[in-house]
Amino acid sequence: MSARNATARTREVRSTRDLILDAAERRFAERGFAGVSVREIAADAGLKNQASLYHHFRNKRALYEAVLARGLEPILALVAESDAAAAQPRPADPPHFNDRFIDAVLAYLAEHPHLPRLIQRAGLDDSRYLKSSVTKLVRPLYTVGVHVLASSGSSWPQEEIPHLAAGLYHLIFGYFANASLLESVLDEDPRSPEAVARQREFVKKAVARLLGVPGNQ
Amino acid sequence: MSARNATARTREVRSTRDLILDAAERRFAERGFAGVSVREIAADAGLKNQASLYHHFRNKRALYEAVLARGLEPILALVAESDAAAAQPRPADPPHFNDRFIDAVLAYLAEHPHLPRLIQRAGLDDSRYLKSSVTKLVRPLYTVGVHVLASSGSSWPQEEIPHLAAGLYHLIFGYFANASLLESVLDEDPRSPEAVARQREFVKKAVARLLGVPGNQ
Amino acid sequence: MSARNATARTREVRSTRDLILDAAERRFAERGFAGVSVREIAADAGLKNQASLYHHFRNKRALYEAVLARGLEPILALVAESDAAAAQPRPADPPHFNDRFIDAVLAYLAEHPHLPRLIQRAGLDDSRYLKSSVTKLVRPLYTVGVHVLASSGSSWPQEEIPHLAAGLYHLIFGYFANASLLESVLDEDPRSPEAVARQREFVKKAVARLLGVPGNQ
Amino acid sequence: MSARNATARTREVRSTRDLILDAAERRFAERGFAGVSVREIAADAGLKNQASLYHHFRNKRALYEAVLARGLEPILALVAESDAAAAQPRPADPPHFNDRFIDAVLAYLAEHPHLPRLIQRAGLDDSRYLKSSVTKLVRPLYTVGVHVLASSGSSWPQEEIPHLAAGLYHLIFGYFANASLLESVLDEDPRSPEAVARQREFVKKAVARLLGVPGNQ
DNA sequence: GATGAATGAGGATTCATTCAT
DNA sequence: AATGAATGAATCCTCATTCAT
Repeated sequence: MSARNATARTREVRSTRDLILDAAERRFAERGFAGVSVREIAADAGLKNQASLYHHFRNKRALYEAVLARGLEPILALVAESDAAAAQPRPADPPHFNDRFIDAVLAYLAEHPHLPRLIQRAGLDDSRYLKSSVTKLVRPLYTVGVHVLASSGSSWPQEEIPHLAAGLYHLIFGYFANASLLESVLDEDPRSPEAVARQREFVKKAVARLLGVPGNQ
Repeated sequence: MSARNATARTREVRSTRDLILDAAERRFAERGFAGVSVREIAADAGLKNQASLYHHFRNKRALYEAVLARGLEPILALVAESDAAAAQPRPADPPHFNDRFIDAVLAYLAEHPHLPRLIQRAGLDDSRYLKSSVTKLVRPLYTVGVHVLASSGSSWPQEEIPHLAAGLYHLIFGYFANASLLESVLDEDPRSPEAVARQREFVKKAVARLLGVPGNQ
Repeated sequence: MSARNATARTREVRSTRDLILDAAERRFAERGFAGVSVREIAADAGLKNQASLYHHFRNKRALYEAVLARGLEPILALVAESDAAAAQPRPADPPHFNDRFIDAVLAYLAEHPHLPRLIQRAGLDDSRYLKSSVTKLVRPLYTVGVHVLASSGSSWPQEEIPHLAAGLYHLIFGYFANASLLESVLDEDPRSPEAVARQREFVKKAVARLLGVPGNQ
Repeated sequence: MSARNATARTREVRSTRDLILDAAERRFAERGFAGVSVREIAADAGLKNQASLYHHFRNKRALYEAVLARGLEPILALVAESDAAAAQPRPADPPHFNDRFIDAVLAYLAEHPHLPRLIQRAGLDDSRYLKSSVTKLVRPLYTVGVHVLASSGSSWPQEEIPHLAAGLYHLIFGYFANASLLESVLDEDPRSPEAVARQREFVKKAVARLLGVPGNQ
């Protein structure tokens, strides 16, 4: 599915609406809602004029929300998939499942570098103006995530599951979201295949340790 | 030191310069560099006119950097302290040291709720315009952090230490940075004393597991 | 004729063109030429798109002129009728004629509340852009009015007839044109049947006094 | 007073604020609130930039209200003066008083040609947006006017006094408000000294007839 | 140190209009 | 006859910044 989408985005003829969404996703991820001008997005989308953009989106905010919704959807799908997998009664599976899930998520994030930053930014914006839409989109992600963890048989007490969920989220998304900051401090590009591979291994081990699966650390 | 600072901010008569920095810190943390206007900061600082602000800071960017420097300094001090402690040859200490460090950092972050968001935002902004100053400020923090980890005797391979450092950073700062997002998804305020206490316990356990200290998981 | 028109507007199936004219009349009367957007009119007329409007009217100005022409026509007819009646050699008629004319005009204006405002606005707009068309429409109205007055046998000197004509016009049309202002200052709606009836009596008496018809005041 | 004001407007050094008000009065009178752009007013006021205008008025609407308030004030003063004069117990005075009042008002309106149109327009705008402020300004004018008429000893029944007040208002202001329309239909400029003088005579006679003063018709 | 005023550039959004379908 | 899409120009207003006082 992510593959199909990626293909769609690069090869097929994209509608004006999608061109705008693509441009907006890039820009919003780079500089946030307030840091991007509609003019900029329109130009980036190949429009000759900002006015055309308003034919497809009521205003800047509606565009932002559409970008967010489109960006979050595949991630939510991955989490939901993982949730379904966890529901299968295969006692020997969990470690594998975790690894498979981590592989899938990291691969997707590495392929869509804007996304984690977009989401991170959305989480930071507490202006009532934007938060409501962000919340609406993030809540299902959180709910499913907690469900997966609660049924993962880890040794964490019930009350700390939300903290664990948030922690794992930050562990996984933070790396990509702050990639450009890391790059300026590290000696290499954190988005390089090697660095991503290393991060994948690191996350797997870290998750294994955190979920307390014995014999996998 | 953090206590002295807090006192300074609440009890003493603050200079105009500090009033501006306070206002700017609040605003920048809430809405980012681009989302805040100089007018807004000036008004929030009690100035009748934006022009006065330019008497204290060359321009908006200089103000932003000053806010960042002032905000990061105490955190850098905490890490340096921890580094110094780790340098002491007391083999029995590590677990204690970790816990003490975590207590100190979480306490400081909980007391300065704007700070993690300010830093998170700074990390996201990759506009060449702002990044140089952010990098300058973050690099020492990172260097010391890696140093502490490298000398902590954990079982992680040398090459994964940067990933571990980044991971711990995200684990710890992410919780506070995304507090408002978490709140909208949780049932309680993540900044409440109870939630913070729970997070403290969670982080301690998580760090213990991640650093692979035997007997503490 | 006015009755037939009113019927036409309410009962018959209206053509798209008429729906547009209706909507435009309402809007232009309410907020003037500059205050109304083509989009607004199109939407009010039930069109899904502004482009459709341009199928019926060359541009906004042509639409405005059509609205004006359609609105003024019945009034011009009333005045012409009155002119014809005055031409009849019946010495005993004038007072009656006046009253009948006033009744007809007030009835029509009360039934078409937008009209007086539309005309009033058109008179105020001295932009060369619009004036030519307004003038073209108003001139016959004025000519006939002056003719009626000149042949009414009043005691006004020839040179003051234009002032009298303008005065009567303002007296009669002003009440309806400024109805919404009057309402905000009076205690009742000037368009209510009672208020209109009172205005009718007032105008009759006032005209009688102004035209100096003895015994009718 | 009106003379002093006129002098002030032409000879003295006007503050930027006044220059803006002057320009806005002209423009708003000519083309109404919606028909005038802030840019236009700023340019007409000699500003290099629209931004400067916003230093003096919060927004376009606030500017409009200020223009209206400034324009209505002297007229209100004239009416109030007349009210005070009417209160004097001089039974033989009424005709004189009327004439003097009419002279004063017509002189003022002839000197400030924008004003009647500005007011006329304001009365037509029933957008809730603007009406509240217009009403606030017009109400005292109306109240005093009715008071003057009620104590003028005319033969009109109490209930028709408001109609009479409105009628006189339209008679007097309408001439100047619609001057440009009249001009396009007449053979001369209604604002020429001769035309104004004729209108003055006409209004005096008309008012005398309407108020039913015997021996003056 | 502080402030009122000014300004060029740019912000989001709407305008009237055209064109292909 | 109607509409979706596009667009150049204009809308109101805010931006960061400067300067004289």
